[in-house]
Amino acid sequence: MLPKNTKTLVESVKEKGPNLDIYRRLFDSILEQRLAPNTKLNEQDLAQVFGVSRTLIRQSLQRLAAEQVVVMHKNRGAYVAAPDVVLAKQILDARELIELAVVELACGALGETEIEALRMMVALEEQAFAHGDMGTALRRSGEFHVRLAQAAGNQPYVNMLRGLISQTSLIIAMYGQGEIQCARDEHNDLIKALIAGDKTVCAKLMRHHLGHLRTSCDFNRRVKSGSLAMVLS
Amino acid sequence: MLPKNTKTLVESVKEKGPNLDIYRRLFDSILEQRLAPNTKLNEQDLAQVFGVSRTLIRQSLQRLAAEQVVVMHKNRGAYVAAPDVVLAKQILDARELIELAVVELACGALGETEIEALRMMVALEEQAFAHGDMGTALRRSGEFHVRLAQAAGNQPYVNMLRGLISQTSLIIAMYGQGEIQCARDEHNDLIKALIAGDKTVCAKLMRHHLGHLRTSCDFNRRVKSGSLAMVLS
DNA sequence: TCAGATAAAATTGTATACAATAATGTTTTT
DNA sequence: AAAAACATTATTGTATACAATTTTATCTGA
Repeated sequence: MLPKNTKTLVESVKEKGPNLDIYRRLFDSILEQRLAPNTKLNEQDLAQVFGVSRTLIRQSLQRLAAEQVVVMHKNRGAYVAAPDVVLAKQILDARELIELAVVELACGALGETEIEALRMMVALEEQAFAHGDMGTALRRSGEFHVRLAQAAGNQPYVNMLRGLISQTSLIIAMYGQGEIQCARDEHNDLIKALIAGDKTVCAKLMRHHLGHLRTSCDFNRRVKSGSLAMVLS
Repeated sequence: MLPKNTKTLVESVKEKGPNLDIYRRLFDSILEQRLAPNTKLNEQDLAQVFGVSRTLIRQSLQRLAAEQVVVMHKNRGAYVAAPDVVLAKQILDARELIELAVVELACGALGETEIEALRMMVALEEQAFAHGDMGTALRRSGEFHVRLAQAAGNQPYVNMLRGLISQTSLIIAMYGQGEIQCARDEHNDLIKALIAGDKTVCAKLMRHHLGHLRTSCDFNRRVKSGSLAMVLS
């Protein structure tokens, strides 16, 4: 028997307001880990949930597939991506490369507006955490990093990082162990350092921050929910 | 009157064999500069050219849009992307970041198979150049870099670089001046250095190589064909 | 009972039809 | 003749219909 997820596909996706567009809701559902890796994304079901035709569902799935958040098997449908150990490490390496470049650019170069926006992101993240909504907290943690890349002012960095962060959520879902959220104060520390403007310190903080991510993963552990689905299918 | 391209949409896309899939043929057409920046990509026309329904055309256009090779304006259709000066510089910066990481990984770590593949790519590029087919030469030059990233063994690097290289083709189409192809021997030099295994030398060569790209562009020059189309529309 | 073959159902892939919006052309008015 | 208003056409956005493929269920024969 294939492992089933704690929530049904419908439950996982429906919990948000109806006004966000379909891509975004699917994207967020995955980032918030309401849709586990390897979950099959049935087009008809999703169409019914969102109250639209399969056309729009397919568009969203294809976009998610382009971002490596979803994988599409020809004639066999779309599944939430499930990066293996090798890929997971490559993703974290790539993230470090981009994020170090981001802090290099942003260090000492943040305007008041950007600083305020970053602080707001942290506040929202902590709020979600306080409410026990770990999924939202995780997603907002990612959004902080994206916001930082935007502040750095290099659009390709933003685009690339967005994809890498999405995949990081999948990695955490698959290999994550302890509470990643213990590292949430590090975002505030990072902001302080960026304002102070010492590039060496900023780089060190970012490396340290991402290092926590790595150490919070157990790549030896057999992948959890849904992994068999892929092996058996 | 809007500027028109030297070739019609049909001519630009039809010149290749019929067996490649639609996305690939559009992608290559843009990379080979048969489709200039700002060219409108009419869905019905493309559907007729490729002998398929608009459904498949739209899929390809949306994928290209996700890669920033095409931009889609709501209710107004798809256009070949035309990065402005600011974005162009950001793209080249991002490329340097990724490609330096790639050579760092690949330096001294290339297997015989990969070396042979890289040499083959250079040979194909030179062949196209010798035949005066600059479009194909330019595309293959890009493929060399992608191949190198593959050899480095980090999949996210490959994905990110693929997008950046595509956009580089657009940048060259818009701002390119002299013969970029004079730098084609540098690919062979790079291979030699990668085999030799000196990371400092490899990094310097790559920086130099990408530097040529920058200097071959005149970012002050008013953007050429098709730029008015965007301003006026 | 179980393996294999066959039939039914479900799912994805593609084309077509219709709706909504934008672009174009024509008429009307001043 | 110029500008505005309207009608027409073309183009994109979405839903539906059909085809191809896979998955599941049923049947058959050792």
